[in-house]
Amino acid sequence: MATLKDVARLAGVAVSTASYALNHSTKVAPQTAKKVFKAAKTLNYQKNGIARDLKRNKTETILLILDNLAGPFYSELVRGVQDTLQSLNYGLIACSSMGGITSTAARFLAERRADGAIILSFNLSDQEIEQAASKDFPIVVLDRLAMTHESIMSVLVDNKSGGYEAAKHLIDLGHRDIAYINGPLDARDNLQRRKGFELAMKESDLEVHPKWMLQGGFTRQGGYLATKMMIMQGKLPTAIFAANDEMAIGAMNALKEAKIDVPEDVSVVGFDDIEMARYTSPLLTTVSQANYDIGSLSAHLIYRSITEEIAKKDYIMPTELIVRDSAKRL
Amino acid sequence: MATLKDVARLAGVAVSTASYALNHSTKVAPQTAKKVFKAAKTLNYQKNGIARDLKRNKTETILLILDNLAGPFYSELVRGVQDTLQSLNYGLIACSSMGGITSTAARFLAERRADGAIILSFNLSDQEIEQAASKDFPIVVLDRLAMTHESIMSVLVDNKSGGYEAAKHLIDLGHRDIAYINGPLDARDNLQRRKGFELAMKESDLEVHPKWMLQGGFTRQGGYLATKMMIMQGKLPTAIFAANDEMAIGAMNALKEAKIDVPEDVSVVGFDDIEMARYTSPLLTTVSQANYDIGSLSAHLIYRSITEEIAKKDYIMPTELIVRDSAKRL
DNA sequence: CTGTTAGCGCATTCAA
DNA sequence: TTGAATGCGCTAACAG
Repeated sequence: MATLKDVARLAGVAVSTASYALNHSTKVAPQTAKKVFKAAKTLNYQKNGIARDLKRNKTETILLILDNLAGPFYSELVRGVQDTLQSLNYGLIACSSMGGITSTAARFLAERRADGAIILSFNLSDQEIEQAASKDFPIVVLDRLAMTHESIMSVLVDNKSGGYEAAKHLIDLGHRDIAYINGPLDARDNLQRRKGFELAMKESDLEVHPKWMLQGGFTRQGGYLATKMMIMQGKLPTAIFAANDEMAIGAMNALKEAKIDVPEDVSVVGFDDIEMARYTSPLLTTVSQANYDIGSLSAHLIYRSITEEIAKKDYIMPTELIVRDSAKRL
Repeated sequence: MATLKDVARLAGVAVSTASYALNHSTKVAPQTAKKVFKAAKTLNYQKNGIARDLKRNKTETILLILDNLAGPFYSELVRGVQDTLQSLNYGLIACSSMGGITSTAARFLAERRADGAIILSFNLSDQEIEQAASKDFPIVVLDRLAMTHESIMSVLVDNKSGGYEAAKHLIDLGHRDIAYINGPLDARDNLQRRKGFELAMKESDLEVHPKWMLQGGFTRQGGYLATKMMIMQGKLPTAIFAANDEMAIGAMNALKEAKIDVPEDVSVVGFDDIEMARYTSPLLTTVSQANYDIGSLSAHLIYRSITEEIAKKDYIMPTELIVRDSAKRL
């Protein structure tokens, strides 16, 4: 690998001059610059980014930490981060926190191989995150309880209000018997959504029947099985609220298989507004969380924290009920 | 940020001693080591990974380049890479090549911010890739024509043979009228799969009817529409071979909607063996490409290229027909 | 076992 | 406008 020194030597100039030239500094004479560029080309010179980073003490790239690079994750969110950083001329690298302390994420975090991080991961402890954060290494955590650290900002979705809206919608449509399909019971988003659901029910003096409080683990298969089980047990609710769209789709499949029409016989509402929700039949009524915006906001927050002094602030993003065809008036 | 020097000073030892201690070198006395660790702890010292990389001239991380971090990509493949590198104690970072020359991928490639790369991306030119490759920066390209460069290895799927097997399966089941749903016409994998399909047809002296040569763009929606159109035109084939599972699922949906039973009335075969293929009803017969293995192999290849001298070699991975329930004897 | 020292490749200050 | 020299933070060879 040719280094700057080699280029300088071949061009017959000093290293500094070569550096200036290659960085398009105006203070080097066009003549000289040309010589340098020619030398660089013949040597096939590529600047060593690592050395540059060390010297400049910044990398101009942001780290995105996910539980698992192999998904599933919210692709819209990643897209928001990606687009935004690109427009800001910052790089984005993603890595997984799988493997805990030995994971690439932990390493990159501890060793500061980026200028900041966006964390959408649950297998990293608050402590590890706090350890890494500092004024010149800001962190944005997503879907995680806010932290008090000065350099850690949090943006999360108003899951509770989303759950509330979805339930309210069903209640307003005249439904009284509503089943809820849970995601993993230790998932914060599931719990929050359920809280919203329960609040709406309570406000209307409606009971949540224990046998209609199902488990679906956030997977399509889980929603399918939970619904199937409910069907086999006989008495059905008039509506099902699944804590995410995948489970809602599973539920619809189970219903369809049992010749139970959606929404004629049973209404179904999901949560997330995944792409697929626009392709199911009937089209899925669901709650949308502006994931793209969340990603974009996070990227902006990180960027601003790096480039200017901004006051720490946490954000709660609103949700929106998307009324389609899978829930109808009773 | 405290540096090694600070730690050394506080501990009252030389920088080198501090370095040795923190790297668990055996040649430092337990006493001294303890002092160093204490100093490090009180200063909240974190080693600067960039400085370390520069000095050691290696990063122990591999770069995975994707067209778009926000998917879609083969998650099994990524999982294979991820697991393998983790077991080899190498880090993995992923980045996108979107944005061409200004993309993070291009930057990281040119500036050698990793020890090697696995490229699963089509918006990077052969030239850019060749530019970056070298003996100490090996590259594995996936699903891309092999390149002659000494340090670029290629692993690709035997799409043609997979297409052949799928078609052969349908023919062996007695089907004569078989439709083919294409992916994007400029996608190499689609073309190869089609070639295999056409070969099988030809071998059995069967015609590929032009009106049964459909376009589905590799999306579920595309498969759905193509099939819908075919249904509306009247005469149906007895079998449909979709160039990927997404389209096959779309096709099954269209068929189902039109009350055409799969596989009673029409057989359907897909390609990829995505997870969903195990949840459709009927279960989807398809062609599996061992994506996990491909990822794992790629990671091993990169690793070995870095750690030992290995001869360049290109790999073609076999496919396997997975017979499930969506295709039956005519 | 510990300390001194010399770079890794680059950006940048200071002097010419 | 150019060059010489310094140092980013770390590792490792070498000397003691």
